[in-house]
Amino acid sequence: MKRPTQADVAQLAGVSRATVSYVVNDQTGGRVPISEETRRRVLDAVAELDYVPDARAQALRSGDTKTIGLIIPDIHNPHFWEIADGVEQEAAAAGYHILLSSISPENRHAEEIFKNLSHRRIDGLVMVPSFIYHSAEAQKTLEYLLKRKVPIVGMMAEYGDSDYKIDRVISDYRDATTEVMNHLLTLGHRRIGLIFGIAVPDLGNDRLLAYQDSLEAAGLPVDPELIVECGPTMEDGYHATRQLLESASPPTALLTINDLLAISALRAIRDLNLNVPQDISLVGYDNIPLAKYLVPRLTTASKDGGKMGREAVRLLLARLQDPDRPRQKIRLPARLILRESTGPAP
Amino acid sequence: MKRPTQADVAQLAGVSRATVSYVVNDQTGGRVPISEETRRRVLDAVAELDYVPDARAQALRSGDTKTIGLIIPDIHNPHFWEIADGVEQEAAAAGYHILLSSISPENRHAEEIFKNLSHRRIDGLVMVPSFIYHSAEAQKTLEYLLKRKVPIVGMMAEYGDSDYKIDRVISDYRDATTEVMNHLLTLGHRRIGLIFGIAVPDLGNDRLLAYQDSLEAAGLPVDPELIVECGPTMEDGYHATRQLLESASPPTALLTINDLLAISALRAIRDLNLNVPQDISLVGYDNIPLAKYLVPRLTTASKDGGKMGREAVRLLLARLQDPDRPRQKIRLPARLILRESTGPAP
DNA sequence: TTGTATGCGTTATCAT
DNA sequence: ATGATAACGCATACAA
Repeated sequence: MKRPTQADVAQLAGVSRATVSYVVNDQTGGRVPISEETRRRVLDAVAELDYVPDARAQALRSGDTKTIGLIIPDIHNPHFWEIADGVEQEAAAAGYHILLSSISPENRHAEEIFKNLSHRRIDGLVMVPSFIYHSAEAQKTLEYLLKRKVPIVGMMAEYGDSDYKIDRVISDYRDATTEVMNHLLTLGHRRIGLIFGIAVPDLGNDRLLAYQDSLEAAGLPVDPELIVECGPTMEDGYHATRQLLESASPPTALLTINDLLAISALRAIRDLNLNVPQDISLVGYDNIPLAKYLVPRLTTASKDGGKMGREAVRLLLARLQDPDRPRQKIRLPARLILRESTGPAP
Repeated sequence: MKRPTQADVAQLAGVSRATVSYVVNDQTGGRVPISEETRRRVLDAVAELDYVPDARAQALRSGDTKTIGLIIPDIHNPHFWEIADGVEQEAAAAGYHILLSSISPENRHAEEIFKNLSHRRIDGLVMVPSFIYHSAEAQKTLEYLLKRKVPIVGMMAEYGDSDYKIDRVISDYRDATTEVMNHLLTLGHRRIGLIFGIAVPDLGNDRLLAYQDSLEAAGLPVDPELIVECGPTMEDGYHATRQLLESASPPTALLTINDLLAISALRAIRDLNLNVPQDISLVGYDNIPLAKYLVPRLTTASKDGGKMGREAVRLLLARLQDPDRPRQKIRLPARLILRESTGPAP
C-alpha cells in the first residue's frame, strides 16, 4: 500500500495542501489562523489515512535534516557507549536523530564513511576526532564540512590542540594521570609500568606524557622497557601484561590505557599467581560501570562519557541556533577514583 | 559558503543538469553514452566545486533513503552493542546507514521514537522487539510499517512467537539453559537460584521457562524463593544476589540473566566471603567479550550478537530486493561455554 | 480564513 | 550524445 501524501489528506478533507501543512505543523498558534471546523476535518483525514509527513521532503524544503552524525573510534569500548548514550539522549530530547558510525582503525572505509555523512547533509557532527589525524582524505572532508559551516563538535584531549575551528568538549587524563602517579609514588612504587594499547597513534598521549612527566618530576628514569605498546583489544592487553610481568625486572604497579585492558591485565596477573594489590597495583581509565564491581574493585580515572556526549550535543545545538557565536571549549575534568586495586609497593 | 548543487556544476561545465547526473552516477556504463570530453569537463567542475550530491533530494526522487533503523532495548548491555556492531558492518558494506535508537523501558518516548522512524522513511528496520509487546501505540506503528511493506527483521526468542509477519533471526537461550541446568544438576547442585533482572516483562522468559522445566524434569521443586526478580542494572543484580544468598536456605548455584549481572553477583558473593566455584557456582548469559577474562573465567551461554546483527541485515537486504519472498527464519543456536565459574556442589 | 504557485536538488523520460 | 522537463512531497509567500 502506498503511503498517503499531503495531497491525499487534502483531497479527503476537501481542503488545499497548504491548509494541511498549516494544521499539521500547528502554524495555527503562530500567524496563520485555521477555523476549528477545517482543523478537525484535516485532523480526521490524517488519522483516517495514517498520514505521516515525509521527512525527506521536509528536509529538502527546510534545509535541515534533524540528524546529527556521531563518529566514535571503537564500538567495543564501554566508554564510547556512554558517550553515545549521552549524545543520543540529548539529541532525542531536541528532536534529533543520530547517525552512528564507528570508525575503527582497521576500517579502511574511514574516509568513505566520513564523506557519506557529508553526502547525507547532516545538520551537525559530533566526533572523537582521533582518527582524523592520520587520514589526509578525512581531513579534506573535514575542511569541506567546515567551509560549509556544518557545526562540528570534537571530543578530544587538551594537548592535541590542532587548530581546527570547531567547538570542543575537552576531557583528557593528563591531570588525572599526574594524580595517579603521585598516588603510586606515595605508596612507594618506583617501577611503574604502562600498558599502552591504542587503536590509533597519538590516542592516549595525554596519559603517556603525564606518565613520563611525573616520573621525571620525581627524579625517576623513564624506562622504555616499562612501556608496552600494543593493540586495543583485551587479548592484546593480556599478552602485553604477561610480557611485561615476565620480564627481568617487572614493575610493582601498572597503568593500563583503559579499564577493559585493566580487566585483561587482572587476568594475566592472576595467571602468574600474583595478587592485586599485594604484589602489584593496577590502575585503569574510564571508570566503566562495572569497574566498581570487579574483584578487586578497580582504581581508575573517570571521564563521565555520558556528560561529554550531552555537552557535545548542547554545544552543537547552540551553534546551530547561532552559527557565528564565538568558538567554545567545555572542559570536563577527569576524577581519580581510588578503590581497591592499588596498595603499598611490596 | 553555500553548498554547490547539480545546477552549479552544470553551469560551470557548460552542460545541462541531466548530463551532470549521468556522469556522476556513471550511467555511462549502462545505457547513456557520454563523450569523454564532456565527461571530463563535468568531473573537473565537480572537483572544482567540491560538489557532493544531496542525499535528501536523491531519497525524495528515488524513494529510498539507504537508511536502516535499529532499535535495541538497552544501550548499556555489551550484547546489544555486538548486535549493533554486526548490523552496522553489514549495512555499511551495502552502502546503508544506521539510525540507532535505544528504547529503554524507562523511556516513555518509546512510541515517539518508533513513530519518528516511520516519519524518516527508513528503508527497513531491525529490532529487538521485546518492547513492542507492552505498548499498544508501538504496535500500531508496527502495523503501519508492515502495511506499507517496510521490511522489518526481528531478533527474538523462538517461544515469543507472536504472529507479526516479519523476518526473524531466532536466537534464544532455551536449549542452552537446559544444558546449563543439566550441567549443574550433574555436578550435584539441587538448589539453583535465578537472578532475573529484566528491563521489560517477558524478556528472558526463554531462560525462566527452561529453568523451571529442567527442575521439574529432574523431579525438583520450583522454589519461588530462589527466583529473584529485579531491575536490569548491575546494582539491582548486586542487591538481588545478596538478598538471595543471605536468605535462610541459599542456593549452591546461581544463574544470572546476563553476564553483566553475573559480574555484580560475583562481587556480591565475594562480599559475603564466599568463593566461586567452591562455595557457589555461577553462570551468566551472552558471553560478552570480557567474560573469559574474569576471575574466575565465567561459564556462560553465547549468542554471537555480531552474527545476529549481520544476518538480520542480510535478511533485510534480501527482502528489499524481493519484497514478496517467503518469510524467513534464521535460527542461530546458542552455545554453552564451560569455564571456571561452575564446579561440584559443596 | 483558505487556496495558488513556486522551489528545494535529484533523476528519469522524452525529445532533439 | 545531450538537453528540456516533469515529477518526488513539502512549506511558504502571496493572492483572494
